[in-house]
Amino acid sequence: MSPARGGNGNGGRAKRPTMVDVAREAGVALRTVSRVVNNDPTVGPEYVAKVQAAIRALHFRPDERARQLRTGIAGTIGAAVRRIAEVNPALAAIEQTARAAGLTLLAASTDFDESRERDTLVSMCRQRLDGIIVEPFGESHGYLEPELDAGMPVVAMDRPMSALSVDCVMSDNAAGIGMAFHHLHQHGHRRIAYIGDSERVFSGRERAAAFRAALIAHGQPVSGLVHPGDIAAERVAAALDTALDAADPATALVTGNMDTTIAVLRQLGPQAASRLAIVAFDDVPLADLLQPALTVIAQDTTQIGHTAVELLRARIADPSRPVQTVIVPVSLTVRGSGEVPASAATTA
Amino acid sequence: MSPARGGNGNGGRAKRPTMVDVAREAGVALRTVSRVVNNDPTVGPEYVAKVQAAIRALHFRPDERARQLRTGIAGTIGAAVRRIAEVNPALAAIEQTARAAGLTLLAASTDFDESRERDTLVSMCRQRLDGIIVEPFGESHGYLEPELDAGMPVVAMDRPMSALSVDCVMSDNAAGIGMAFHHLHQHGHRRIAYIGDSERVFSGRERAAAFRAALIAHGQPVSGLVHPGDIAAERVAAALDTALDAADPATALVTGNMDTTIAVLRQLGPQAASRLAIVAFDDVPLADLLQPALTVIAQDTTQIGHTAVELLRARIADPSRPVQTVIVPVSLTVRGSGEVPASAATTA
DNA sequence: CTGAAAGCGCTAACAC
DNA sequence: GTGTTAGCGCTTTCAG
Repeated sequence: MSPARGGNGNGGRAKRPTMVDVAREAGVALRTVSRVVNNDPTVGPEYVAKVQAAIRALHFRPDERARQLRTGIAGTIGAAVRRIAEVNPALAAIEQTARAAGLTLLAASTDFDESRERDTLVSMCRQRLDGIIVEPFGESHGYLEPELDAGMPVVAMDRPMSALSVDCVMSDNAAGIGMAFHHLHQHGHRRIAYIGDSERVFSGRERAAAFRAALIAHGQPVSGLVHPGDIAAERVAAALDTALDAADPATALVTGNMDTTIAVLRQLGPQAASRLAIVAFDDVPLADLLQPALTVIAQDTTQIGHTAVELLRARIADPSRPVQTVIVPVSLTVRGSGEVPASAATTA
Repeated sequence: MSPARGGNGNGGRAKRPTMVDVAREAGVALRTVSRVVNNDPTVGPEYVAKVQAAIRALHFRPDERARQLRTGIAGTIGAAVRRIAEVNPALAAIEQTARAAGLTLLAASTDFDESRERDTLVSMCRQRLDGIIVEPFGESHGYLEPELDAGMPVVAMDRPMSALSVDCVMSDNAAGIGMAFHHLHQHGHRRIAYIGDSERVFSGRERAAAFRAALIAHGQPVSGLVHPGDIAAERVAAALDTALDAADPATALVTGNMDTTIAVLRQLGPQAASRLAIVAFDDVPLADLLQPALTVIAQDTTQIGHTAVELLRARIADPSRPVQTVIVPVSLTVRGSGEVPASAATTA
């Protein structure tokens, strides 16, 4: 079409037509244009035609910002997650559910950085989004207090929001860890270790606690078997050594989140299966292609994302409704790594 | 803090303070508040203090929408990619580069759906974003013509934009396929097949063409060895059968994109390495943990994302600059699957 | 069913 | 230095 847009002559941004321009072009009142744009049925068909013709002729596009400023509603919700651009089925579900509800989604990464999280959330508040879904990362969200008081709807995902009473949706961490432990126990393992995320994080805390409880319930000593901590490869490797090099080494392992799982697999190398049985919390991409394929406790991420949006929509609709926490069940996906019998595991 | 936010009594959203309220509270003029909020240095320190006190007292947050409407600049760019919430290092780089430039990123999925792509892009235009980065999916983007004419900056990523002259950044597809072929040829393979994305997609077209060229350059017949098509598992399985069950079966395979690669690996199962050598276009998450680890042609996704933002910023700054296409080099990452010698490959 | 006028919350000319 | 005023592009009372 227009071949040399690069040099369009005027050397700058062309002025965009507004509703006033459309009204003049169509020979109608501004109000009529507004009605046509918003599909108001109370406009005469011939007027509709005239206005639409003018809209097309001028390539008019309504300015969403002005509309939002006037109506006060954004039609957009924010999602502050740890990482966009990473596999995140919950985020995918959020986007899909939001779209189905006619909402635009503004997704941003908090990137495991507390100040980034703060910047992101404050920015979303300044943009007057209709609501925010957040995977909380930091431990102090006091700065959101006035926003909540001002009526900004917020839903926490995966973790509750520190000290703030907001709606929350998360997995049943304790049940998942219990299932993992039980599964390994049923396959004959009596020395089962846990390596997971830091207990400074809520989910890390819940999962480690659940694992300790499982050990105690089965009459096993806790010492040397529970290793929460940061997700750095070195820390995970050290924890693995402790678990496997003990006098009475672990024959099975529960990993507490995806990062830990991947670090463990990298550390164990190709011979993982010959050394111990593994059940991982969180499904991992391509887990079915590993050897052995990875047995996991899978979160119902679709349900989590969907619920997050629905909780948010409910709060937008009724800001005074009681705060609600939804716990989503997890499930065991058997693929091989968790079914290695205790007898097959060799000492290090 | 406030314990029962769920029932805050007024049963609805509290009215937020505006600059007028802050001005009244501080006993200054509206203009002064605006200046303080925008860090204008020409305000007396005592006024600054008074205004900031009022801002804190009222929990005032400026309304970004009004600011945008007035100034005409959004401070936000859009990224319409196939999938947020999937591994996409280019998107991660876009977010990071945008943030470093003080730009907010609005990311949305086009979800392999042409009408969704259109909705997304039109929505971004209506929001008057400062610019848009798009991984084009559909083949007809004529509806963007008026936007471009109106000065909306657009940059295409991974693929050029059908018939529209916009800036573009993409990988050197031909070189990558050439490298893959050459690598396998050097390891003794003389029957090398290609399974890739549909030729309806630009990159699929380029890669298939490059592969045909490589075959011809090495004096091999093209017939039965080049299989572009959709990425469904069945189609890939059929292509694989054709390549491996021929009278003179392929001993090596080049896969054309990540989806094809994963489909092929799933189809081949654990014994992939004993059947043929594989070099994959596009790196795959956990490729290093597969057995054998996957040899890939890796795109410089970080560079692509970074360049996309820089191209966009350059166009925002100077809408009349010449349209530019940047080709980013790819590299070979050797991990094992591509180094299986031809002699080791068995017939099906 | 349509038209004139006010105003969403902010910034940017101007005068003081 | 600070205060007043107009207006970004749209929606929405109110009269006609």
